[in-house]
Amino acid sequence: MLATVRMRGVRHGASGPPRPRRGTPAATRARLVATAAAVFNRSGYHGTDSNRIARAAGYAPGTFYKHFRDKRAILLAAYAEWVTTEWRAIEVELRSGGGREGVAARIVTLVLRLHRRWRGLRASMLSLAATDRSVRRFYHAQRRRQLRMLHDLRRRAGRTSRAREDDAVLLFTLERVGDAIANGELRALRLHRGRTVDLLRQLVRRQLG
Amino acid sequence: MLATVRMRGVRHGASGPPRPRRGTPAATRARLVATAAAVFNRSGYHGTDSNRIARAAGYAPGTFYKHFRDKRAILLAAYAEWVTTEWRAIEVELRSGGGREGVAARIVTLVLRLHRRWRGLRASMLSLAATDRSVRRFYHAQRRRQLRMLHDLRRRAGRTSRAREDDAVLLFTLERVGDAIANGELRALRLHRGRTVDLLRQLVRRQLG
Amino acid sequence: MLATVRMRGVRHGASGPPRPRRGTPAATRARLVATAAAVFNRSGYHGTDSNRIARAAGYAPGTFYKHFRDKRAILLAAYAEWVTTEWRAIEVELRSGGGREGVAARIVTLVLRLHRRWRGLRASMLSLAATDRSVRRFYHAQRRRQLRMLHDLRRRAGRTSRAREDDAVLLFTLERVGDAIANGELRALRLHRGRTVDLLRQLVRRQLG
Amino acid sequence: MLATVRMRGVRHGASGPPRPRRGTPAATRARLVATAAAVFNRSGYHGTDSNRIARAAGYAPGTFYKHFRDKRAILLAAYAEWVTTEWRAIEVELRSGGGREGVAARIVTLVLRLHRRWRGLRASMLSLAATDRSVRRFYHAQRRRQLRMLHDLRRRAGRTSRAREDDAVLLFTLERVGDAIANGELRALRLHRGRTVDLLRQLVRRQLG
DNA sequence: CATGAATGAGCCTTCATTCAT
DNA sequence: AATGAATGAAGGCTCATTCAT
Repeated sequence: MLATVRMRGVRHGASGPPRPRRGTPAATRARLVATAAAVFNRSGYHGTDSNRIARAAGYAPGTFYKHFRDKRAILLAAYAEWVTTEWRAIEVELRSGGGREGVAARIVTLVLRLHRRWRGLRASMLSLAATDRSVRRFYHAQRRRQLRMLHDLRRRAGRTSRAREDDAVLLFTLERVGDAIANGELRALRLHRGRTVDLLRQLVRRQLG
Repeated sequence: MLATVRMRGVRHGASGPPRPRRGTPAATRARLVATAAAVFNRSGYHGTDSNRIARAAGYAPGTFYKHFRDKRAILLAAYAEWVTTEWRAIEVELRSGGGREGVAARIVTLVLRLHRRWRGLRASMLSLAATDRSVRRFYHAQRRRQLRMLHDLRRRAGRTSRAREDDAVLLFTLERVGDAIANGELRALRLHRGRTVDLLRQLVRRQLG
Repeated sequence: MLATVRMRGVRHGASGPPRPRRGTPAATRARLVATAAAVFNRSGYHGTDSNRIARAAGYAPGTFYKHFRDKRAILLAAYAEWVTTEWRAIEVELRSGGGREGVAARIVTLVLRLHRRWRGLRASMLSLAATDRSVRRFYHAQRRRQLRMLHDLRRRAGRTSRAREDDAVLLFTLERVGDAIANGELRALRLHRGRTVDLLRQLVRRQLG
Repeated sequence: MLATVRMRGVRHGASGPPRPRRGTPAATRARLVATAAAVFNRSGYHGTDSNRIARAAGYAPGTFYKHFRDKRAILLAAYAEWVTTEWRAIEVELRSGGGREGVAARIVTLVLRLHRRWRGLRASMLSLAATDRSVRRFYHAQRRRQLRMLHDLRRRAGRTSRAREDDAVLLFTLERVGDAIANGELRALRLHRGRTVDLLRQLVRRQLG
C-alpha cells in the first residue's frame, strides 16, 4: 500500500496539484500520509516542510492541519504504515513456504530491500526519536510489535527455544546492517556485499532453526 | 578529553558566561567543540543553534563563526573527537591485559557506556548524514578509521583469521545494541539487560579469539 | 500609481499596521512594491531591511518572502515600476500638445521633478547595479526601454534625423543634472538653478526639433 | 600615486600579509587608503569589510581603526585621493600643449579611462553619498574643487566667457557618460562607442574654445 | 605602533501553524 | 471539507568595532 499509493502521490506533486479535491476524510488522510512518507524519505524530516507535503499531495497547507495535529504526527503515521507494510511482506514470504534455507535467505533479501527503499523515512524517525520523548515511546511501541510478530512466526514454525533477547539482537543487527547497506557504508568500507549478506542469512537461519 | 573538558564548558555556561576572553585560538576552538558535543548530545543537532552553543561555551555568536564555517562543521569536529576518544579508551583497555574473557567483557562494557553517554551526539551525526552527502562521506571516513583500528588491535593480538566483513557486522551490532540500551529500548521491550550484554560479550570474545 | 499608492502604504505603516489581512496576492504585492519604493527612496537599499519594508506595508516578515525571492527582487520590481511611471507621465505631457518650446520645457520640469522625488530609489538601484551583475543587466534592460520610448516619441513627432547616440547622451545629461539638483549639488556649487534648467531645456528642444 | 601604490597593496593581499610592519604612521595610512581604494573599486563599499581591507593591506583589523575613525572615513580618503589624481593627470595633459582639438580629445580619453578604471570606487562613493548627509557634503566639496580646477584651466587658456553653469553641466555629462561606458551601458544599448566619444569631444572643444 | 581574539546587534530568511472565507 | 494568505518567532550568519596584550 505504501509502495503504490505513495509513489503516485509524489509524481503528481512534481508538476501540479491534479488530485481530486473533496474526497472522504480517510482518503485525504491516506494520500497525505503516503506523500509524507515519500517526501520524508527523499528529503528527511528536517529537509521538508508541511506546506510542501500538502502541496505534493495536491492539497493546501490548511488541509494538512485539518488531518494532523502537527508535522510530527504525520511522520508517526507514515512510520507506523511502514512497519505494517514490512511485516506484512515478511509474513507473506514465510507463509509461501520453501525449505528453512530458502526462507531465511528470502527474508534477509526482503528486509534489505525495504531498508534500502525507505532509508530516508527510517532516518527521519530515528532523528526525531532521539530528541522527542513521545516519538521515542511510539517508536518503541512499533518495535514491540515487530518483536511480537517475529515471536509469532517462530511459534508457528514450532521453534520457541530461543530467548527474546536473541530475537531482539538479531533484529537490531538486521536493521543496522540493512541501514548500512542502504547508506552505502559497505561500499565506503570496501566490504564485499555478498559476503555480508551471507553472514546475515546464517544468523537468521540459526535463529529460526 | 571529550568527557572532561566538554562537560565543564557547559556547566558554567548554564549560570553566567565567565568570559574566557583572550585565549589561544586552539583553546577557544576546543572549548567550542567540547560544548557543542555536549549540547548536541542533549538537544540534538536540530534542537540547538549556533548562538546557543557559543553562549554555552562562554562566547558571543560571532566567535563561533571565526572558528567554524557553519553549524555543520562543528558537528563533524565534535564527532571526529568522539571517535578518537572512544578508540583511545578501547586501546587502553586492551593494553591493560587480563585474560581474553576479561578483555572482551570490559570492551563491551566500555562501548556500551560510551554509547549511552553520547547517544545524542551520535544521533545528531546520523540525522545529518542521512540528508547531507558530504556529511555522509565524512561519517564513512570515520567508520573506516574505526575498522582500521579494530583490525590493528586484532593483528597485535595475533588474530587475523576473521574477515573484515565479520568485523564490520560485529561493529554494527555492538553499536546498534549500544544505542538500544541507551534509548531505553531494552526496558521498553521488557528484555533482560544482563542477558543481552552477555550475548554481546560472547560475540566479541568469539571475534577476538 | 507609484506616486499615490506607495506613499499611502507607508504613511499608515508609521503609526500602527492596519492589518490588510487577506487581499488578493496582486494587491499585496503591489502594496509591498509601493512601500519598498518609498522606503528605499528614503533610507537606501542598504539602509533598510526586508522586515522593515514588510511592516511598513502592514505585513509580517514572512509575507515579504511569499512575494519576492529576496530583497534584491523587490528593488528591481520597484525600479521597473518607476521607469514605467516616469515615461507614462512624459507621454501624457507630450500628447497634451502645445508648441515645441512648451513641450520641451515641460518635459524638463517633469524629469527633474521625478528625479528629485525618487533620487533615493534610483541611487539604490545604481548602488546594487555596481556590484551585482544580474541587477546591472536588469538596469540596462530598463535603460533600453527608455531609449526605445524616447525614439518612439520622436518618430511620432516626425523627427528622426538624430542618432541614437545623441538620444542617449541627452538622457544621461538630463538624468545626471536631475540627480545633481536633487542632491543639492547645484546649491553646494553656488550655481544658478534657473540658468541650469534653461540650459537643459535648450538641449531638449534642439534634440526634439 | 593611487594607480601604483594601490595596485601593489592588493596583489600581495591575495596571498599573505607580506608588508613590513612598523612603519611611519603616514606610510601605514597611505597603504591602507590605497588598498581600500582598490578593494572598494572591485567589490563595492558594501561588498567588503574593514577586516578584509586591513588584511589586504597587510595589517590586523585593529590597525585599521587606529588610522580611521570608521569604514566611511577611509572611503572619503580614498575618493579624495582619486579626485586629486584625476585632475593632476588632466592638468599634465593640458600643459603638454598641442592644438585646441588635440587637447580636447585627449582630455576626453583621459577622463573616460579614469572612470573606467575606478568605476567601482566612484559607485561606492555615490552609494554612500545618497544616504549619508556628511558624505554628501564631502562629495560636494570635491566637486567644488573640480569646478575650480576647470575654471583655472580655462582662465590660463584665456577663455572665460562661459558661465560656471555651462562648466558644471559639461562636467556632469562627461562624468555620466564616462560611467555609462565603464558600466557597459553603451554596449548594452548597442550604441556606437566611437560616435559617442566624438560627441563628447565636440562638447569639450566648444566649452574650451 | 600594531595585534587579533572577541563582541553583539542586527540582517536575511524559513517554516510550522492559524483563520477568515 | 478545503483553501491559501498571512503570521511571527526564531535560526544562521555577518561585520563594524573594541580592547587587552
